[in-house]
Amino acid sequence: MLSLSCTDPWPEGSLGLEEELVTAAAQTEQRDRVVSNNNDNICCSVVNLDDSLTSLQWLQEFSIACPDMPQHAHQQPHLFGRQLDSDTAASPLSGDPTSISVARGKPTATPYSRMQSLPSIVAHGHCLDEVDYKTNVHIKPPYSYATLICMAMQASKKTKITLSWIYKWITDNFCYYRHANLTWQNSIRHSLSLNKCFIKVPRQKNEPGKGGFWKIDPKYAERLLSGAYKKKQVPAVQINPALQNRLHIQPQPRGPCSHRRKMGINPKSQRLFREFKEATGADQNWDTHLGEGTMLGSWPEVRGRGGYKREQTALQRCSSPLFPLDEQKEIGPLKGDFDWDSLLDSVLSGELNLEGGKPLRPITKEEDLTVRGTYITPGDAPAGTADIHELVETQRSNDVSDYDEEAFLTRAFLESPWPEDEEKGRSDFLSNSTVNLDQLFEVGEALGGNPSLWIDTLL
DNA sequence: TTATGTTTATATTACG
DNA sequence: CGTAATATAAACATAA
Repeated sequence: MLSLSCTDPWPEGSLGLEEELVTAAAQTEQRDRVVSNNNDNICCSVVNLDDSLTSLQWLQEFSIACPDMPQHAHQQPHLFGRQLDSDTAASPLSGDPTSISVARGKPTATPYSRMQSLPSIVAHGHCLDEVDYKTNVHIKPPYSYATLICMAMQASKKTKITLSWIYKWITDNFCYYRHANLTWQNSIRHSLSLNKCFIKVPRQKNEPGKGGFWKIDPKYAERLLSGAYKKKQVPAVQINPALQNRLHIQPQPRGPCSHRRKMGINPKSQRLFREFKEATGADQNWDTHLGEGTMLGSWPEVRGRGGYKREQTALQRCSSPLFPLDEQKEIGPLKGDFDWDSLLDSVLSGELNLEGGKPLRPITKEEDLTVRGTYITPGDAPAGTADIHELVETQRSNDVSDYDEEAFLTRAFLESPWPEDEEKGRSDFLSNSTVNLDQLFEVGEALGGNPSLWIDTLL
């Protein structure tokens, strides 16, 4: 059966910054723009906290992006603002165990710590967690720019890095940004300047190179200790505009009505989920890792500013986690024999192993759930399957038929890894298929939100 | 000229 | 509705 590990090291092996930069410069036009600076000195200083103006939510979110980091920074305060003695900038590519969490070698949101505290719904959500942001060109990583900067800094193993290094790290680790237009770099610069978490360290007069260095204000880590910060919000699904034409996807306008068409969670589902959480006491054991990696995979979190971001993250977990990379290549997107229901069943039944060989635990009798008055009886074979089905039925019985299966489908379509050497083939397939998301939605709505019917109809 | 950095403006989304 | 956080765009300045 399928088995996915979230702890695999980066397969590319370790690359020094210089090597990385040379390689990167040869790979993409955008990387050609990256200016290397291999002589960045290391320094570390502590600055006073100023909590005005700018957000620090990314700090807490960073713990999501980097599950290896502690939930409570006070337990390992060195993780922020620590003095690092490595002269070799480390990215996740270098397999640094303290850097970004990886799944099959890519940065993903892979928190699993509390999975067992929640039943099959958790498993369902969890399995959808791992979007291969390293190779997926289409889906914008669910990390704020500040988070990305922070990740780059963390990965660099230095206390100060250059802007170009940040560019480099992001493009190396998030394929989306290799293909996106360069406005994101403007946003990065904007974030660095505006966000008080980032401190500019001027270059020494005798130091060659352009621009200064940037470091994290360690004082903001202290804010993290207090748990004062919530998660950020990002748009639900952001498809790489540079590739939308190839996908025959209408760009999502950033206008007053753009939110209406997003593949997010509709208010009904949000309300249902809120009630579900209340019914199950899911909040009692809540933490950011759980929220990112498990329950929210299929059930939208709606509390806090993180809700929106979590929606996106959740919805980015649809297809790629379900198959090893090689299988994904074989299967390809939306092949005719793709069986969504069986796939879902596999996940729900615990056959799909997602946690380093640790199979998903089926629901036990002791974990019966009552949701909106519907008693869910777990434990029947196939374990867990009936539970989620019943819950879904419960939803539908409560007029939530527009549950976010549409997002499930659409994202599954979009999220399969898209290595650059495969782009042509996939692009051709997509061009021939001419799958229009709006059309998909229309069909899906007409079919009452049943993904199997959607697929059957489309194929 | 280009990369870098600052600032302003606007839009979106969610929370209280 | 006000506020906060974030994203995006753009104008502008500065340094290499």
